[in-house]
Amino acid sequence: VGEVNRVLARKLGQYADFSEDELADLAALEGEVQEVEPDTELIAEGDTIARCYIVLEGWAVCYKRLPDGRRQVINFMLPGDLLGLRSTLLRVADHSVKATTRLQLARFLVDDLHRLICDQPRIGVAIFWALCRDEAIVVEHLVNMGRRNAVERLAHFILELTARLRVLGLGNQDDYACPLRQEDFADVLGLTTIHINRTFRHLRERQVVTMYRGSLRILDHHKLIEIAGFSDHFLDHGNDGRKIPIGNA
Amino acid sequence: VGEVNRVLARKLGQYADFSEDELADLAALEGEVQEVEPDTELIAEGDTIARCYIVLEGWAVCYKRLPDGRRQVINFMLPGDLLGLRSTLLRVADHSVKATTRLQLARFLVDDLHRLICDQPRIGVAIFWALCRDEAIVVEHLVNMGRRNAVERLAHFILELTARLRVLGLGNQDDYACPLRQEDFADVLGLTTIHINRTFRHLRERQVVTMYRGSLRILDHHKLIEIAGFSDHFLDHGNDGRKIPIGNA
DNA sequence: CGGCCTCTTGAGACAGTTCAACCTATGTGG
DNA sequence: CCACATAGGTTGAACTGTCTCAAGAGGCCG
Repeated sequence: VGEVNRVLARKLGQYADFSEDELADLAALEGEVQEVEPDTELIAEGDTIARCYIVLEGWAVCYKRLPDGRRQVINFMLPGDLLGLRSTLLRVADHSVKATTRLQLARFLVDDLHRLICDQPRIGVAIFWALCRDEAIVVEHLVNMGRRNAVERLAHFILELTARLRVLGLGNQDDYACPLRQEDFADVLGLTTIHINRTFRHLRERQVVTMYRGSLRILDHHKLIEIAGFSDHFLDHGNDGRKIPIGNA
Repeated sequence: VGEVNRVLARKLGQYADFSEDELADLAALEGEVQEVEPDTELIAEGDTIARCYIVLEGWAVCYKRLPDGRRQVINFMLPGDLLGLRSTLLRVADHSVKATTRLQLARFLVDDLHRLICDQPRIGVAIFWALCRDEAIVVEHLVNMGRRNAVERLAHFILELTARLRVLGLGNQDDYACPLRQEDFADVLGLTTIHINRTFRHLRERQVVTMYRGSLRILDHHKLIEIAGFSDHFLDHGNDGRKIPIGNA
């Protein structure tokens, strides 16, 4: 359980430094740790939601489905990411969430979270920030799909994943485990599985990226960035430890 | 200036009921009202932002640009919508905002906003909610672009706009002023201007929608919904006035 | 062994783009 | 009051990126 608060404190601590008092209240937010199998549905679109989660370990997908079964992935969630926060505020989930890998997560009651925010508004603002950071990623996906072609999209998405994982200390820059199938890439990039396959081949033939048996290897980081027109700006990682004094603290 | 607080209170009041005390503090958040000409840039991607806005009247666009000039519109902002909130939290703007029409808006200092949130956390949660509502719209745009064809996209977007305007009491169900050019439709839907033109023709020829000289007319609401596969679910309007008690209030 | 899931490849079809031209309204200066 | 410029909308024809359909290959598990 100490684990939970370490992850949460680390996440929110990226935004601001908190007082002993605030950290104590954060620690008092008892999250119930649970582990789920791959493919377990955590949140289903349309559900009325009373709890949200923080990912401790593993990957999850956040997606929507059209009536005819087409799927659009909104984002993949990694350790430290919050799940279902938006849905709890909107009361009814506007998207589904499913475990991609075996998943370890902590569950919170929304009421407890609201109480924490009301007692320690500066923590509330930090949660706010985390939400904004997620939204920035979604917005970047929007640009990706609206205005980039298949190769640019895939390159950009790979670089986004790489940057996010690196910050978490998972895998090094250019070779890491990635549990996504080609279908997952297709559904996040708005393409077909078949075309993702060809696009990966394109990048492989040009000696830029290979993806083989769950392991993604970046052969030419520089060329990849050039193809994607990538800047890690939107991930809000590069603030060199500068933090913001919130409110009157 | 009373205008400002009426708009803000109305917006946030959709989420929860507030006490006299809270409303007083909300009213104390003095926003500086200003009016800008069409095409004025309010926020530029990359700027460090210290203020955010609420739209009182008019339309604004929120967009990103690729290095080569391609533009992707994230969303159009209508009266009551908050501008730049995400950017202030991320410190540096991840998108630009421009006035589409002549625009009347109120400007707030982030610091004042943070103070309000810290003093009245329940208002903070309501602002939170407003942000989530915006994000839900962006997510819906994502699905739109990733998994729908041109006709479906346009139909869906028109219905989204219609629903948002109706809630604001602007224009009735099926005939209203819309200041967007075909280029704007193209950039929000990830298509070319030319193809938007053809798609409008498609809808016109089937007697579903016409768009002539800034006025959008829905001829067949039912067919439009059918084409789009539309549900207004994601706009979080349909909660029948049910509100949520936040925290320990 | 057989069944299933994911990846891979090819060939043809189609949705959306590109380029190039023209039209119509609105506004401006002489 | 006309000549001209500009901005947005409209249309056609050729092109291309992505999809669809169909088939096969490799790994994993019961």
